[in-house]
Amino acid sequence: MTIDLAAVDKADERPPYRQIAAALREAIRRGKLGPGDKLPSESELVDHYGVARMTARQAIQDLKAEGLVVAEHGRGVFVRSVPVVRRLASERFARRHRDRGKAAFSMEAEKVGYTPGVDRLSVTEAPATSEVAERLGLAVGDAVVIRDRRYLANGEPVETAVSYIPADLARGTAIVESDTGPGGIYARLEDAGYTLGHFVEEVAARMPTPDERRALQLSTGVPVMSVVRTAYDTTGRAVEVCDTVKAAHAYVLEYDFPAR
Amino acid sequence: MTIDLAAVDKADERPPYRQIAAALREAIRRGKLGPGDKLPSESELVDHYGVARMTARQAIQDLKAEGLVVAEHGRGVFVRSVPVVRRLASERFARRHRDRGKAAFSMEAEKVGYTPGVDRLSVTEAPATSEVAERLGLAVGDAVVIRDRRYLANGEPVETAVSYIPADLARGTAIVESDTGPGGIYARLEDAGYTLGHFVEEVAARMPTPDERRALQLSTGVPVMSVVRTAYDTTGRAVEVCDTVKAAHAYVLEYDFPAR
DNA sequence: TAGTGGTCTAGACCACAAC
DNA sequence: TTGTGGTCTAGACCACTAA
Repeated sequence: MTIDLAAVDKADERPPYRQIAAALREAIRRGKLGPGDKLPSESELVDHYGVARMTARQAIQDLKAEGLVVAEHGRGVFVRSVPVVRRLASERFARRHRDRGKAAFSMEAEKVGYTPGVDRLSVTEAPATSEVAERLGLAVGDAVVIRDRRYLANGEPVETAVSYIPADLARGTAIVESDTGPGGIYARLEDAGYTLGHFVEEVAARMPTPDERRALQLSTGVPVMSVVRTAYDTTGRAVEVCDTVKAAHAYVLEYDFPAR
Repeated sequence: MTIDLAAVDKADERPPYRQIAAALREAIRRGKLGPGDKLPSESELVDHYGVARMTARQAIQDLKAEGLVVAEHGRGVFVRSVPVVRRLASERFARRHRDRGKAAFSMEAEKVGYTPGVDRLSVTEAPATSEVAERLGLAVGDAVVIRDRRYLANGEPVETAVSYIPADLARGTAIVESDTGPGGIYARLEDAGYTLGHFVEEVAARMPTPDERRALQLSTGVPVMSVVRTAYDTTGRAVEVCDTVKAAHAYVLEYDFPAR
């Protein structure tokens, strides 16, 4: 290995595995190991530091949990590539884009040069859960139409989204069809006479559940952002709740708001 | 242990440690183990499943990385308590609050019944980095005043914040003092004639660096939210950049924006 | 086939918490 | 003192990747 890694220091109060992790972290920080570069293999670390393999593995485990590196079975451990950042302006739900037939996700993706895609689409009707009912101003158990789908950028899954629309608003419109038509759900709601007034987004971050890790093909150490958006019409009625889970490394959310 | 955990199934294609992790996860999901409850100890898992201790530990490692449980040395492993959620409205920078002498953080904290606090405050002057210079519309190396502090809720650190203000705006004002006075930095900027027009926030999520883990006293499996806010005056000039790192489990950010 | 990471065993000693 | 998790050793076999 070309990078120089000091030996384990017995005077150092940190346990050996942390010292090894720190040395690797430092090599990455200094650029001696750049994005995509391969770390020393476990056996190389064992030889270099004179530790057991489990000790070397634990150092690498630390870096994985930090999201700094990713392991590829049979190939090695690699410095995570710098993610391509995508910016989602608060402008993304602008009516003028709907008028041009663009849904929010397609617009964003194309703006940064990705090919957008959707799969695993399902449309069902079910009773509202308490969380959804509260946001929509319904009673628990009232019927809602549920649109569940996964968004792709260049074929890679980056976001899952579940929309809940009061069934009485959605029935008889293209909202219950697979293809909602140009401009998506929001355009159909406006067609039906519910002019959109404003949106509220609640943003949180956490580690993914195993299901979410599978759906978004996330490696260890990548958190998700949960964004729950409620859409209101100009009368203040909530007309849609959209619960999205995004692979955090693929997103930067941007919000612009006035000083009042 | 009172909870029932099935034995490891050799027919199951998942490795034993994942089966054990899944059984514990399921017990938590079903409420057999509630927030704050103690998981079976490592030796209990070893006895129950007939595996080596490292195998039981790996199962627990999975749950820690998920943020589901936290280990306490010498006491046991516990289901993470449900975090108290705090909502930060887009309203938080409303002028009427500044007029009443409240800074944004104090307002939020008090609204949800926390005692706010600030520590590790430092005020320095230094050349702007490229990231800060770009957002402030300065040249790299132009002088900026840097206010670095850590916010506490009930004595627990929940957020670090670093503000950058063009030095020519800050010099001679209370912005360079430890105590910026009622209403904080934004009130002083308005005193100096820079009426605030709007804010832009960029929100991202990732795993913390070791430094951030220390500063926010984060246990493993807790991501951070990075929020970079740029404040503009009514002429469109950027007057401050504030780079915050928040413990993700303590925050839900709320944004309200119009459909345009 | 050789090298890599993934999983596992059966021990060991240590630091910390609680009784 | 007992039980807990934290760290470590020195092996083993397996699955995956690439030559």
